[in-house]
Amino acid sequence: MSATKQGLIAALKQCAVLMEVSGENPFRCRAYEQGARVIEGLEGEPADWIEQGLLAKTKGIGKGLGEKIEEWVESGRLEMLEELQRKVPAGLLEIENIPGVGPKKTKLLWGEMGIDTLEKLEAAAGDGSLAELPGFAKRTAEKILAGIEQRRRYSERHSLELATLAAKAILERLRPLPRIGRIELAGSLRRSRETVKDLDIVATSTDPKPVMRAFVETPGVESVIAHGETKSSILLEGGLAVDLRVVEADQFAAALNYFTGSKQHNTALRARAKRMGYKLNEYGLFPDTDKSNLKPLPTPDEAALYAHLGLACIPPELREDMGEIEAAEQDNLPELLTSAQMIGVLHCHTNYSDGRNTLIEMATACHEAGYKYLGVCDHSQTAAYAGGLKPEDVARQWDEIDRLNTKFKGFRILKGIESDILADGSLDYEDDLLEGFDLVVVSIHGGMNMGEGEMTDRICRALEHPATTILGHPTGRLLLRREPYAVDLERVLETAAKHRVVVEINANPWRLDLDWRWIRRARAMGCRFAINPDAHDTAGLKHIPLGVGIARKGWLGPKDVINTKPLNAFKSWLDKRKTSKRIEEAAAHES
DNA sequence: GCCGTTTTCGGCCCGACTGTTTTCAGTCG
Repeated sequence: MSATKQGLIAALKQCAVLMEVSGENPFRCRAYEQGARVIEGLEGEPADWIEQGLLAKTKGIGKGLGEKIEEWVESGRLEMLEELQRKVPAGLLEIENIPGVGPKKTKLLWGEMGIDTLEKLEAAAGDGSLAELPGFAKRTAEKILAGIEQRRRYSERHSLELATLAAKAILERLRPLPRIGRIELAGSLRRSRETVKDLDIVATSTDPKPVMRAFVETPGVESVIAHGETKSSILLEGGLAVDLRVVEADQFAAALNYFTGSKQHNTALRARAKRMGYKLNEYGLFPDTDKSNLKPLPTPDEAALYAHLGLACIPPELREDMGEIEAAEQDNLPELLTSAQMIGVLHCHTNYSDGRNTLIEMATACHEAGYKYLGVCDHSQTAAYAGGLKPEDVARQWDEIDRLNTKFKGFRILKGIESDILADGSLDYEDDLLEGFDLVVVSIHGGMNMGEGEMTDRICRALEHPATTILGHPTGRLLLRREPYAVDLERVLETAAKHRVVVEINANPWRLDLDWRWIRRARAMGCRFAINPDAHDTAGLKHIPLGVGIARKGWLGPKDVINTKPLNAFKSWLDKRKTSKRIEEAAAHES
């Protein structure tokens, strides 16, 4: 992602928050927020949009935002943002971020008491002086102190590793309760977002009180944020918040839909409902036109709800207001990949390099989980920190693979490697050795601080190598821990498509890389994908469904993903690919 | 600031919970 577009998005988002805090018209703030989101989904660079006259046709970008974008392209600055920054102290953004404190309270704290940093707020909440403000009493001060403490201790979002485990535990605790009917996970986890802020659970019960009590008494609860008849919230140790909503049985589909979101999808859905003469909320779809008739339309499930709105049922992963409603309207939703369609496991490590299990343990685990092949891809020799394989280790591993393959029935181990992409873009072994692998994943593991141009050249050169099969974790990000390295993904994906290099969707919950927002774009460019666990032990195989979720979020079907191929088809696909690469190479040499 | 086959002005999703209040504003999702 280029700095220009990203910078613009960040600038607009910051405008929105600063305007909110300074008491600007909330709808104007929202327009900025919305505008930032809209351009996030636009392809190419801001300069191109202007040149192509794209902005005038883009919903959500009007005259005002269009001018801001032009200003950004021409000068790289936004006068308005700089003015807001002069006017509004940076600390107010942190204050506004504290749970229970919104723009109004922030403005009051600043205007009445001159509080513009977390430290000042903490002091005022501690010594009781906050009580002078209207609407601020003892509980508010306590909540603020707890909120500051929590923000210090925990980051805002959580990995899917933690979130999926917590969700499973809570559902298993509540599901067997006597008066509970249906209970489902909603929220961003149901939509397969790559990280989550909190968990949302929706249930039906004829007697919500004991359900709520069991919920707030869940083991591992650090505090109870709210405890009501229909809604309760808890904070788990580790900082993950969980909301539970209990609704009537006939409200379940509407509530599940509402709490699954996304917010943007909901907003669009409600606007559509309104246009059709309905009112949509978490309790149902109501015929708004007749005020005396308040019975909701029957919605036994989400499909029925969407059907009333003239839409095919939209899978949760697609509900991001990124074209799914239009597709559902035209009955043009994609046929999405499922976990059951994953047949082969690629890119796994063993104790030949930095994995924790042996080759046979990894292969057995794959076999027992129902997969038909394992492409083992240990680290290459330069990755000394990870015990990368010297050529003699490769030979040793190949021997073992050959031996094991005579013993498995209906399962095969393929000879792969995860080759470091060296600083100059070359791969980590001599070509003769590389030729011998069934598949070669190429990845960046060091030298991540290169400039964007150099890094992009480096990766593209590796993609041009005839032995390269798959580009591993294309941006190198570690979610919530490390930003992606600087790289022009557009050019990388173009190069991958041109050389028929498969793009990895790394299923490790800290990576989930390629990012789902890029997947549709990459597919349109002609890329194909592999969903790989990058497992370093047998437990890591459980991450494959997370990668499938990300692929679904990127609108991918089984045909887009190479490891949905049965073993023989996959083998012949690899062989054909190798042969044609050889022919291409020979032709290139001759000319 | 955006938008329009009811509209170029006047809307902009909507409801629960909390804390502070005697009827509601702010926050959150």
